[in-house]
Amino acid sequence: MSETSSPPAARAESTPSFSPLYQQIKTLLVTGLESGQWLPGQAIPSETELAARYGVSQGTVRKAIDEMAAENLLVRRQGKGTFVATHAEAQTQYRFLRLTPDEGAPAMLQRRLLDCRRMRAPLEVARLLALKAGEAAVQVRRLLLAGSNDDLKPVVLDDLWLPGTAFKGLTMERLQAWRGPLYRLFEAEFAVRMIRAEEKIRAVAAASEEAALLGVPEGAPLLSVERLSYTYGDRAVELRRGLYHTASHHYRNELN
Amino acid sequence: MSETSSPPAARAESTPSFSPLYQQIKTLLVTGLESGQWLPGQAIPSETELAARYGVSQGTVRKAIDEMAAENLLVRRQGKGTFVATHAEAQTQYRFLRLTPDEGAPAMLQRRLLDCRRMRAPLEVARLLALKAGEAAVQVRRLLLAGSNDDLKPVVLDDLWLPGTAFKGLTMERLQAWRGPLYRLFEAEFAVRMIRAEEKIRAVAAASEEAALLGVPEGAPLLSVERLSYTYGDRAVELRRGLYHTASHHYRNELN
DNA sequence: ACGCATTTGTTCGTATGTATT
DNA sequence: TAATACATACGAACAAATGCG
Repeated sequence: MSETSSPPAARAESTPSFSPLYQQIKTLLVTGLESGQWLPGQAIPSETELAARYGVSQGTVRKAIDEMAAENLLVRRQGKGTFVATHAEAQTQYRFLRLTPDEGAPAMLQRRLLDCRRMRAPLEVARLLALKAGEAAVQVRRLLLAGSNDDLKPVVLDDLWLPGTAFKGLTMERLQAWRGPLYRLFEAEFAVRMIRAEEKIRAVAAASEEAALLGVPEGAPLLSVERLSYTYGDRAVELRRGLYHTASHHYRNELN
Repeated sequence: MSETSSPPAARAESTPSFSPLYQQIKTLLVTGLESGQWLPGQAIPSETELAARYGVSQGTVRKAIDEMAAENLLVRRQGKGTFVATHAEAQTQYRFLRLTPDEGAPAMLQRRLLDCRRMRAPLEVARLLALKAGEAAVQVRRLLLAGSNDDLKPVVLDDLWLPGTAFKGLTMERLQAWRGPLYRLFEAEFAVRMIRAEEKIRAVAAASEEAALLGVPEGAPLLSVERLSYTYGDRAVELRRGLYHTASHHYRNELN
């Protein structure tokens, strides 16, 4: 029987409230995370307590938590509890950075801040971050460098744009003082947790300024990685454009 | 089925290290797939039947199948059954191809076969595919083109290497005659199903031959995508190197 | 058009195992 | 050792989707 494009059966779809119980529980839990009821790194109530609180069985709560754990919103630890995922842990240091050295183990990268300024969001940025025309944005530019301490070579040039209102206190000084991943700063100081991202990857030729900063000839091929990061509720809260020098590193991806 | 004196499941005691029942069931199912007991597109037995066959509860079988469905080994369809995943479906046409047009919906790509030859596997290929030195390999070269029928432009230049023994009958003629994705051919005619892949992505400058085939200037930046594809049992069975022209397309990735 | 059997999906309840404190 | 929390396993019942007669 071949598949002819038969029209989808007209379902009695009048009630969108036809959602499984565990999905409803999941929604409740997500809004709890969104509202800051449980903070990153903290434990949420036990399955049995949540079951009692919401008047469902423990297995139903379990299924809701299972899905959230699969989405990296929560982390389960047997015998200890279930915790709100955080960027403040070794395993999740660079959760979104797929750059890997061609040889050897992924090593720590050095950060070098180049710029941080407040400005009106450019049109394209405003569109992607769902900002109103002319609204404030913060732009950050920085380098990531690899190698031993006395032989550092730049591998990534990052440009970030963030919504001005949510990142009010973000200044050059604040960034200079910070030792650690940016997402950890955002989470700890600005209550913005990135949970998901989409990337568009291209090969481009290095412009003169970029080439100088990365130490490559003008026109050299670079990997352009445009990332849009989302927080709870699928709200885009960061636009990042990275230029990767892929001579001795590569972008690693796993397909399933 | 409520037998009063049904024999309790003879559990394999003293397994090297403890493994949950559902994991053992999963192993049994995977080996069933690997051995060709159930073929791509076919339905496996129902949960209740598997539960009876293996002497475990239906919920335990369910958990095993859940994990395999999450790994894209199986596909569940409510009311119909659980099916062995296949590349022969519209949804999974280009399951590993992340190339997306910058504007508009992902469109069908045209295939143009350039070459297919048998040869001794080059050293690097032999290493990655776990072949013995000097063993036979098949190399395929082809173009993927996008655009309307009277205005096709090349966007991908693919070079593939396959183990010679597993792909004995793969010839230029055979490929010419085939209309459809390669992975579907491999699955249907050579009983090799790709279930997972790893990619290393770089930006490179187009060499003269590649530039000519893709219709770009020599030295133009291209995306180099080196893919190693695996079948059941984590055996690498395909090495593919793609050069993507990313002027009006990009490589799309989702990070979780 | 209708109902029935089959299969997966959801929900509940209970008991036991394993890890942590 | 004991208490707590997540992990595994079983059993039962009903809902929803599908296909067939």
